[in-house]
Amino acid sequence: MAVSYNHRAIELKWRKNWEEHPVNVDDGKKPKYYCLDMFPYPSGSGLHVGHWRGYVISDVWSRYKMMQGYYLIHPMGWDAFGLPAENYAIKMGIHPAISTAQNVANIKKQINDIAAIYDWDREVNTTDPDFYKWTQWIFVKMFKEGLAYEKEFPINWCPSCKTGLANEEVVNGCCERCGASVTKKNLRQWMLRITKYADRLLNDLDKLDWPEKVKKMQSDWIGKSYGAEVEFPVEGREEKITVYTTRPDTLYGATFMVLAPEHALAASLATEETKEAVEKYIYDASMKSNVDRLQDKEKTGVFTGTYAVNPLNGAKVPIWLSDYVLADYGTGAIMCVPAHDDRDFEFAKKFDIPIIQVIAKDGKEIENMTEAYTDAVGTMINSGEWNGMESAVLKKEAPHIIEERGLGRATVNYKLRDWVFSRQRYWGEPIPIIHCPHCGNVPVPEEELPLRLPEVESYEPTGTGESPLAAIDEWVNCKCPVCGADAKRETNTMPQWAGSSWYFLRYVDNKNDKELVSKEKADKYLPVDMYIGGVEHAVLHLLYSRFYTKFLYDIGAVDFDEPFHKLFNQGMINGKNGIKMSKSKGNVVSPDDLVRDYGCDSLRMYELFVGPPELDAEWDDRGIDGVYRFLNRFWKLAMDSKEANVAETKEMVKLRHKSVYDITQRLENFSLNTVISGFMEYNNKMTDLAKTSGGIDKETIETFIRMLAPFAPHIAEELWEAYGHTDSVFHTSWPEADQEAMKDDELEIPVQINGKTKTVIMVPADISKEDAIARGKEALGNKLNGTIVKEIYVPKKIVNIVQK
RNA sequence: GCCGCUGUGGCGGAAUUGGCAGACGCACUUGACUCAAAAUCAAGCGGGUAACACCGUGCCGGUUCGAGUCCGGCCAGCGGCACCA
Repeated sequence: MAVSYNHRAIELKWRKNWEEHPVNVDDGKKPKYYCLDMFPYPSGSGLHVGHWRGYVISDVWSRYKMMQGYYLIHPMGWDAFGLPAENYAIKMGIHPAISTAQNVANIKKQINDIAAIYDWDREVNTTDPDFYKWTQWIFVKMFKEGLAYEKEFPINWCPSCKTGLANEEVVNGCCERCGASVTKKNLRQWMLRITKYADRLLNDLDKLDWPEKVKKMQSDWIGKSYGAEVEFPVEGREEKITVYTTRPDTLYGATFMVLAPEHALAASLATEETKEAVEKYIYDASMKSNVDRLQDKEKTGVFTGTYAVNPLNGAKVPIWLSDYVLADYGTGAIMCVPAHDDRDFEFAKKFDIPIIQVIAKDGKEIENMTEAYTDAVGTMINSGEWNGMESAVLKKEAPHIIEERGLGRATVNYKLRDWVFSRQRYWGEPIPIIHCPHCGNVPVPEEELPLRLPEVESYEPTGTGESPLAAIDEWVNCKCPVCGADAKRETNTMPQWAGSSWYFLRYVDNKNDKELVSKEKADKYLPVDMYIGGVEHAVLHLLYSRFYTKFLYDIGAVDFDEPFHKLFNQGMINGKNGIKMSKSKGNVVSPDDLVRDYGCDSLRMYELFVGPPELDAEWDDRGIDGVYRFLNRFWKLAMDSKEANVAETKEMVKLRHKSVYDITQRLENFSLNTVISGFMEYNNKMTDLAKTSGGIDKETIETFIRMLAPFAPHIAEELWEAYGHTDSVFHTSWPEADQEAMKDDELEIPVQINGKTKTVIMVPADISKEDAIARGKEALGNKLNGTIVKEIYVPKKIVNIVQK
């Protein structure tokens, strides 16, 4: 392809220039704008065009904000703990710190090709002891506040990664990282009490300018429900079984009860006759993996032989065990109302248990019920003193009625569980806790942090639930900081999410060795105004970060309790036919060749032009020719116009203001693909004007250059300089449109008959309704051949004549 | 199963929120320049017709002077949750 502007020379020149004369400077007077990218894991395979997209979006937005007069916080760093580096270490024997440093250097080079204005003085790396000192510090604070605690229970265990996992890391019963089927393993774990923040995490979603989709995912994940715990006495025994229900209104319809096989009372409820079957069922359930349990569509269960008593009406209800009841939600036991719950209905049908309808559907009782009636809509029937009430009303009142009568209590439940926080792997932050035989768990004193990750001979996970750190005696054995007795260090490490839960705070004060972040800098630069990244972290990183920020707020470390004011999720870029880019598929498109052949400016613009930024897009190399041609055409127009040096005309002024108005609006709407098409459109219009006038006036071209600058910074600087400016184009402001100047005197109006366009007319912008209709009718001429029923004129939009 | 999003030319996608459907670009066709090609420039490019008419935004129906846009009912694709009582 012939080159009419030399992108290589221009881009080199300006890259060097910006290094010597940074364009984003804090003069202490400008307001700040913090635009954050989700920081990458420095993988060995480098960046592809999909990674570019997010960084281009954030850079364009940042530069736009800079031109609006903000001082930018636009940092970049590395989320460098994690399994790939560790697995590489196991295979090659190279310390993760070394391979990670190499990858960082590599990716940094690639990121520099984007020409984003990252402030590398702010760079952070989660594996840097000066950084993870504060990751550990936060943990110690949480421990002191009772938010970090130890617990032994069956956790999610990935047999392939040989480590425990958080709930959020289990996807369809499989490990989020490697896809292996997750099993249960009884392990002593460090937990974070995120559930204590459930309500705040839920309620504060309202404060956030985030995509509704992400807010919904978080609120579903937190899963708050209102209901009641009801106590069912066990017939012939002292014990009572407490169930949790969201539908206490249907209590009269409870015809059986089901306990999770793991329920504490499960085995003891068996009778002589059922003992064998019950024990077998409990054993079988314990052997099932998550995946098995999910895949068993058919309900299974066993009758214990024992009955409970419905506390409301004294009815005898058989107690069953079944694995469709989860041990760790609610009370691990439920009352079953087959008439009004799908699962209970299925179970009752299979085991031939009576079904009693207590809510009338369409005012009557259903004969031969074939499916449960699950809506809380209708009048209560078969429900003693509740008969005749509306179920929707009763649903809300029943918990309080039950509480008043001493049968149970109104209660809320959450799906959110506490966060399993320890990993049995090497490459993570050591958990700064010392186990003392006398004092119990003692945190490493804050002044001794960071607790450095020691060198180790084998990175291989042991698979027993012990971290490789456990093998280093000289590290494990230590003295209790409280009593001085021989003690042992905690050998588990933190999950990768630990560092990423707060890294954005550190950017603004990354060299502070006294505080996580100084009050002064936090006040000045935080929180994040715009956060840009993929949607895959909706319930992981984004939930954890909110939790951490709220905790830091509570202990006074920061004075805001939400980290990210606005969130934007960019779509993925896929290969041909929407197939995800991956090394194994061989469809990865590297930005490097495209930068070489077309230049950074063209690639930046094409990354945006490829489609709406929030949607996934299919990459097609050929499309980049379009933006490349556009840049060349504009280059030529600008250079020719400079030569021609024509005076501005009314048309040019109008076009200038229209383009500013239009492009600014599209940009504000984050419709970046249409910003690019807008540039092309207005360039075409200017070219048309230039055909008659010989060029375009200086101010219009310069306005266009200023708007182009955030998108194609190099060519913009070069043209800006060519137009005689000695200062950077980024030190000018984003242009503003004068609405008066862009008004048209005459408008083209479509003229319709019965809503179908027949012709168009040119009319004065301020034409009266009567005149517009008269002009329209005149233009239609003999096409008007019926009886006119109605005449419509929508100012500046349309003339429509309705005829029969 | 439940919740959410999406469906427009050969392709990527526009449409100021109810007002000329297909902007902008890719691909393609033709022409100019060239010995030739590339690049560039000019013209064309939903179906249909000689030209009009007419038909066209996943499908069926509705509201409206007017529907890609609103309402009701389907279908397909993608994403989230997945026995949470």
